[in-house]
Amino acid sequence: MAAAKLRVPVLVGPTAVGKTATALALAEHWPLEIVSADSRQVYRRLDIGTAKPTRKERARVPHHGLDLVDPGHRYSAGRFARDATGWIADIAARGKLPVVVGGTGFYVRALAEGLFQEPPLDPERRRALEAWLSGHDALELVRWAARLDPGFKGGGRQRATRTIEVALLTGRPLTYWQGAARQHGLIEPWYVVLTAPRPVLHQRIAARAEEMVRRGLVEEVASVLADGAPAHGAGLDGVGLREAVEYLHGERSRESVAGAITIATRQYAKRQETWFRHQLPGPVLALDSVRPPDELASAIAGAWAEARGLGVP
RNA sequence: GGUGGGGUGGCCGAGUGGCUAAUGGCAGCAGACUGUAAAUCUGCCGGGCUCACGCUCUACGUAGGUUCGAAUCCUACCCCCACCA
Repeated sequence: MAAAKLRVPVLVGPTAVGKTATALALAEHWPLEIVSADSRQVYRRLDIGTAKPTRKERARVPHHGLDLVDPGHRYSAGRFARDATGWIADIAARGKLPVVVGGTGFYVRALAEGLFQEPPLDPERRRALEAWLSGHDALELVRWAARLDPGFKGGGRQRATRTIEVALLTGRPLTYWQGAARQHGLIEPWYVVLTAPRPVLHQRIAARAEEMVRRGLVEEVASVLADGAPAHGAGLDGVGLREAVEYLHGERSRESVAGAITIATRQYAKRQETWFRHQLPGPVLALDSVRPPDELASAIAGAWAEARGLGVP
């Protein structure tokens, strides 16, 4: 697929803004399949806590990118880019329209713009190194990272760890690889950003948090923990899930769970908005999701037809 | 009714004469972002003018007082909490 990149609608927006509903409404216009770009919905069994589309919704429109790994196992933006590229090619080959839908801006970027060719990192050594690093405090790691990679742009434990790993396991700094082994995007994204006035979004978030708890979020998390998933490992470290874990560990009251989730989700939604505002290359179609989903879908379908007619690259 | 403790910026909570618009935390706002990204990290955060330095106004329950100077000391009053009645 070297020649012409496939132009693909990419629907993004903060959590709870109504992406799923809009995408489903869009399916009334086009024969489409959804490629979910969501770093938490890749986890099996975390259905309530990640606000996964329901069985019915998934039956109506095929979804890709859900239930890929078990809690505790790592997924990644790079893997998503590879996987999604495959799904998209496959969907297109079947004559349907792939539509990327998701709130994980970094995943979308990895797919649309490419990351860099990551040199092989020996899993064994990496695990050992990580175990060793986890015993040091973040400040120290940041200092090491800066020493090992002059281009280290700062950050906390997570980014410092990554920087140190790459430097030690490959012999070259992370920023070297990032500059020298750049990849290119594999699709031509056509961005649609769903927005909502902050008060509206906050209200939806609060309602959804309550709903999650009512539908059994805590029990869902308890069951995953009971099966041995690490409480602070990949998957359970997300908004909503983390709060449930805290309750199950006796670190917060049951009544405080929904409220804590609401706040954390609000903050997450804000970060997402910042990302979409600054990190997404325009031109972008922005729609206020206060409008009903079918109306949004019509607007998107119309703009898409126009964009194609004009032969936008 | 009595005794003791307390009333601080949106909330919690330090501060006990000047260095205090007032430590911290939370919430909020803004920003960063190349394989853990729902993560990780940064800045701002009483109001007004200012890009900024800065200037200015209003603030530590209320009203007075002491002092060159008070959130901090004194007096009265209001309210809250605990215990005793």
